[in-house]
Amino acid sequence: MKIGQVAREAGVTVDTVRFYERRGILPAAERRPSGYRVFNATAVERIRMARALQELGFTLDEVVDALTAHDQGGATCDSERWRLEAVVNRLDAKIAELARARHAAVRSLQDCQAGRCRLTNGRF
Amino acid sequence: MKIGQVAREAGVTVDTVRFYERRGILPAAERRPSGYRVFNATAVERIRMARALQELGFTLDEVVDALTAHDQGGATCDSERWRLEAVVNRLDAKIAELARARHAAVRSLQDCQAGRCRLTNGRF
DNA sequence: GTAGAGTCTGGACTTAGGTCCAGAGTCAAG
DNA sequence: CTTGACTCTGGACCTAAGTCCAGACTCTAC
Repeated sequence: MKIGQVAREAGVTVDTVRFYERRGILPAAERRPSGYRVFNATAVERIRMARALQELGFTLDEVVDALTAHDQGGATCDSERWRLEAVVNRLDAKIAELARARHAAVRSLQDCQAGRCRLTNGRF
Repeated sequence: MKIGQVAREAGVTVDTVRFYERRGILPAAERRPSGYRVFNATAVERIRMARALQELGFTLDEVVDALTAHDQGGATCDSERWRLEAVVNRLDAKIAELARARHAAVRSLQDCQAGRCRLTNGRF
């Protein structure tokens, strides 16, 4: 299996596959004598896992950690819970931050609708 | 007033003041013969406005637009409402995206607590 | 054997909003 | 008049997760 097919099956670009290899998400691929990378189906599976974790909010570094722990049999339910909790906490913090901004923006918008725009009236 | 004092009064770094000048948030400052920038209190005020808008979720480009419109007297309540609505919509989209990730992560966490970790059990 | 598609490498580029640096010059207090 | 704090410029660097590129090479089907 060449890189193009892996990319198609995993739903990413060939650039991303090479990038994942460099970042340690995929092991360094075997090579043909020509230098072409050779993959098997587990590579596709691994990319899909990585994408799934990223969609949960994992950073690439966290994905690497999680997959490495998994590979080495060191991924217990406990350690996985830890990782997930860290991600949820980060998401909560970011959501709270955006929600604060949103509330402030909506307040300004209400002022605006009441004819008391902040910027227009120089009230800063 | 030199740049350091402006920065202190506005609560930013001198680097940021220079950056804001380059980005068009501040007009190009007057200069002493030595090349030192000369500011007056309106520069501090302008930086404070910019920071306030950024805290509402405005990008720097949007801050520039808003301040420019304000300068030219083209900032009506209508145009300000428009800008604010765009910001709120963007915040909503981003919050929704993070909330989706959060829900998925929490679901995984619940599986974990029920002893059915996804990654640990290779279910991807 | 040739055309066209695929792959290789290394490095530059992207977004956003700054931050940091060196090396040179300037200002103000004592 | 010296000293220490300040300012100047231009450009490099930061994060994150890729994306894009040129120029060279390889593979496959016909």
